[in-house]
Amino acid sequence: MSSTVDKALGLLAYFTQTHPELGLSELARRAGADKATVHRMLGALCKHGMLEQDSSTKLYRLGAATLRLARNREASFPIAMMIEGVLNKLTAKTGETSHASMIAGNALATIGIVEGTSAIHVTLDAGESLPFHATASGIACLAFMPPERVRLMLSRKLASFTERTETSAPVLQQMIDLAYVQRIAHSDQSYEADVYGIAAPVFGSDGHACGAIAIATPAHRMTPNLKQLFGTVVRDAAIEVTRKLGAEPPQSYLSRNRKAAA
Amino acid sequence: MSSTVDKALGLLAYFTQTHPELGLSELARRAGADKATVHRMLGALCKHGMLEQDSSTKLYRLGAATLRLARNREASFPIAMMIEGVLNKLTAKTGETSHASMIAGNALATIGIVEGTSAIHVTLDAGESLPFHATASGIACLAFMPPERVRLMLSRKLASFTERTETSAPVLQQMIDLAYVQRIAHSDQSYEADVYGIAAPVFGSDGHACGAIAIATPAHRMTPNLKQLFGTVVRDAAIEVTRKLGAEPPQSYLSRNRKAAA
DNA sequence: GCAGGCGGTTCATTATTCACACCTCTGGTT
DNA sequence: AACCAGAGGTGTGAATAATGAACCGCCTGC
Repeated sequence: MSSTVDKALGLLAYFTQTHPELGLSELARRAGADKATVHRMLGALCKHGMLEQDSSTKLYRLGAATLRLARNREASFPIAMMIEGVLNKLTAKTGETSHASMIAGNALATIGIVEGTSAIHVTLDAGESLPFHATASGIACLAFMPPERVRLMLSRKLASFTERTETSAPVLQQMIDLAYVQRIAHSDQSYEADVYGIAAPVFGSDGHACGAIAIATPAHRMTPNLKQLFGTVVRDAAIEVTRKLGAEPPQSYLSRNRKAAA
Repeated sequence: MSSTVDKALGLLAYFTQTHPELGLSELARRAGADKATVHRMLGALCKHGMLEQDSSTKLYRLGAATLRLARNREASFPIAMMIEGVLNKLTAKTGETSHASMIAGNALATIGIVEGTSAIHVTLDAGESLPFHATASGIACLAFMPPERVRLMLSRKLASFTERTETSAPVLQQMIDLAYVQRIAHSDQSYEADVYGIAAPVFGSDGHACGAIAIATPAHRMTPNLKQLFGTVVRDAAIEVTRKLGAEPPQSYLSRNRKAAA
């Protein structure tokens, strides 16, 4: 069920923007594992530069190898930089924070954020791992992923983040079905309070979702009109990204799109 | 000696710019491990998004989590972007390819490259993991690292990359000592043929080297004058980076520096 | 000086990984 | 068409590596 490698990699998820440095005991506590175990894992992670240890405070933080790997990936499959441009346009159009993420295992990895220009706008954690079931981006992806993967995702224990987080698999399936029809997913404060999300899927060359483009707005600001408008803008941005990746949205997606002109 | 986590992370090193996608069998062959073992490790790596698998070719490549982790690290400890500026200046001054790397476990992680402007200049692999003993950057780091770590490094089996790679620990120790005195390390085609490297250490807040700035030039172009000139320029760039990181080169380094003025 | 936190280590128990075999599928050759 | 070679992936006893409680030395704040 959970290999050692699995647990070790899981440790990396605890290093967030808000907690960039962690100690051995704290990490062990969070991971629910023994100190000795965690210590050995941390040793391995440090050895490969995924983490590094401050020699004075003894705290661990993400290491230089993470930069190397990202550079490496960008060199072979440039995405982040291209995305940046699309997000900039998106934020310019809407004034709201825009945001791109890609499927990374069993979660979404944020790969780009452009902060909104309004005086009040959503601020997102740069390197957070987002849950599928509680975010608009996640639902948008699930709506265009192979059904068996969706079933697998929904069969897990679904964490609750706010009072409004939906954790019932059947209800989520309905939301996914709706997102499939609308080609847009919405989330109303299901991950963070006061944040409303609107997301559209980005497709890979296999015709399935490989990520999502999203707009995050203060929930109180949303109106039906805005939802409609932002939905269209986000959808267009996602289609643009898909094409720039060298892929093409599936017919079932495009045929319903009245603005299909290149 | 080598934990499972260790081996699994080692797999990531095989994904280079020249080989961005690898299959199961090939990875198993390179890692010298069994297919079943590698398959399980790949599964774990995929689960966390460190790798992803092309659904049609079944090949593996670096995943989106690498981007997330790098973003995360940059958000907490911004280095890459600052480095970029310094490297640009360095290349503008010299016309040659400049390059920054950080200690990442038992190797150096490339975190920045700016290609030279000369018609003929060195081109480096973006995300390669560099060996300490065969690169100028590595020697520069070793010269200002805790002696016991140096001993540990040199006690390993040292790979040979070109006919001129030095693999004898005592000789390397001499080169390290020389680099300590000169505050600059040179490498003459010890890692790649026809490439001459000049590197200076970047210091962390603990007073030890945490990385290096380097210039890579075509070997045939080097002259004693250029070596002298480039050495000074690289050293100044490295000191600048050290200070921008909020650290300070140790007295033993600066006191020998005639251009110590801020 | 003592209690409680920390990072780190040790060692017998135990669960995991390992290596080899095998299966299926694809793609090229005869 | 038959065939073979290599691909990715999956089971199974034997061996190895992970585990976790106790423990150590260190530091900070009572």
